[in-house]
Amino acid sequence: MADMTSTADAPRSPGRPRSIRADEAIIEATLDLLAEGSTIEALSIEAIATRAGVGKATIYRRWAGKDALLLDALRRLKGVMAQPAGHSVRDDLVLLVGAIGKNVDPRAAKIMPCLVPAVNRSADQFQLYQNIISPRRQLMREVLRRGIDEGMFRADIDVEVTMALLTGPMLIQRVLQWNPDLDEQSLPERVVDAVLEGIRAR
Amino acid sequence: MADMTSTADAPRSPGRPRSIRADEAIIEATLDLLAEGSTIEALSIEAIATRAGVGKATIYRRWAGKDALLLDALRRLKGVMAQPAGHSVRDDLVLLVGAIGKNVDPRAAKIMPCLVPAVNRSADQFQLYQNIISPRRQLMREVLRRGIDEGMFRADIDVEVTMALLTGPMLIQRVLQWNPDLDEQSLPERVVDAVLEGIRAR
DNA sequence: ACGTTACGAGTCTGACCCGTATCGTATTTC
DNA sequence: GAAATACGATACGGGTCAGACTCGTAACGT
Repeated sequence: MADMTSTADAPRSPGRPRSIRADEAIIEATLDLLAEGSTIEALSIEAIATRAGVGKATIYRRWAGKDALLLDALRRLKGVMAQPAGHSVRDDLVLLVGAIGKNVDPRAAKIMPCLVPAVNRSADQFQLYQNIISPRRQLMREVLRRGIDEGMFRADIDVEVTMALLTGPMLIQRVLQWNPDLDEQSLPERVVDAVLEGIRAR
Repeated sequence: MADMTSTADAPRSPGRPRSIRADEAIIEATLDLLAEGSTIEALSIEAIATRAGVGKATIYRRWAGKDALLLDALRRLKGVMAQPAGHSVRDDLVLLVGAIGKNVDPRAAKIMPCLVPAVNRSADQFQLYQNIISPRRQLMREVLRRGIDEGMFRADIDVEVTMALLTGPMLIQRVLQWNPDLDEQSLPERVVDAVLEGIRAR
């Protein structure tokens, strides 16, 4: 599904071609409505069509249903990954940690919490979620390994637990607003340094 | 609302008293349906009434609507807080961290993800959420302060950031299944020790 | 006994939505 | 120009649900 605009050796079917503007408008309307606070299942095809200035049939001509449309819309949302500079391991970690839950599209921040229930309900959506975050995890894993190789980190640390340690605080703060009094702006740096140094008196 | 069973100097109104069993059945049915995978807005009063073996009017007689009912039901769910023993600071932390996202009611684990979107949408629900977690945060705060007083932790650590460090990894793992390969059972201990020691080579 | 209130079950109206079909119109290829 | 396909708009049948209401019945006080 959603293999539209397969530009490969177009046999140029007759008739009026599909409007690219309609495609865009539908996706944008979907993301806008989600970002405005609609939950996934409160989101209706009719509302999307109205918002996009499009007939319902135009949507059903492109997608099989709400799920397929959402899948496409969210794919379009995920944005670009942060690219660590590679000079200082600590600075790279701060960059990666700061990028957690921060997408180029400002609507992403509003939409992410809505996906949490869906992720735990359907195996498909869980897989989609894992596909999005696992390359980011891989990136952080490589930076941590580099830190070990450079002798900055102890060789016996558990890399996976360390990643959870770096990621968890940012996620609960950005997605759940876990502690409203915590300053989000300086958090990445403070998290990284705390994980680096530990809290035990020496 | 929901000030039922105000046992204070009961003027004993005439007529048949409200059935306590109906109260229980309605709350239980609500929690059961949520735990079985129904999302909050897919949850209908009709379904709750049927499941509870109760007429719809019996529900509307007690609550103004779905929101009020949900608020009561979730309050009933929150369960008891873990009580640290107070001997070893490290063991207390492991206990508290292990208790994160782990309620006495097994339904809680299934229900929690569903609340994430709601929490960020309504100020009321956000307040309810904060009311539930803030005493637990306070408990952890006190243990950390005790660790500082005992000289186990450095005096200059940021207690709030440290709490986020301890809480975040458990929450993203238990609620989001952030990394399916991470062993959840041993995680509390490993998180606490990692935060204690840090990862920097010494 | 009698009034009062709650009970489970059911009905009814008005929303809202899905997914399909059908308008008349617009845009493309042959 | 003709055939084909898309377009926005709208109507349709089928479905779910909220809330208010109505039954006959059950449980309580006086």
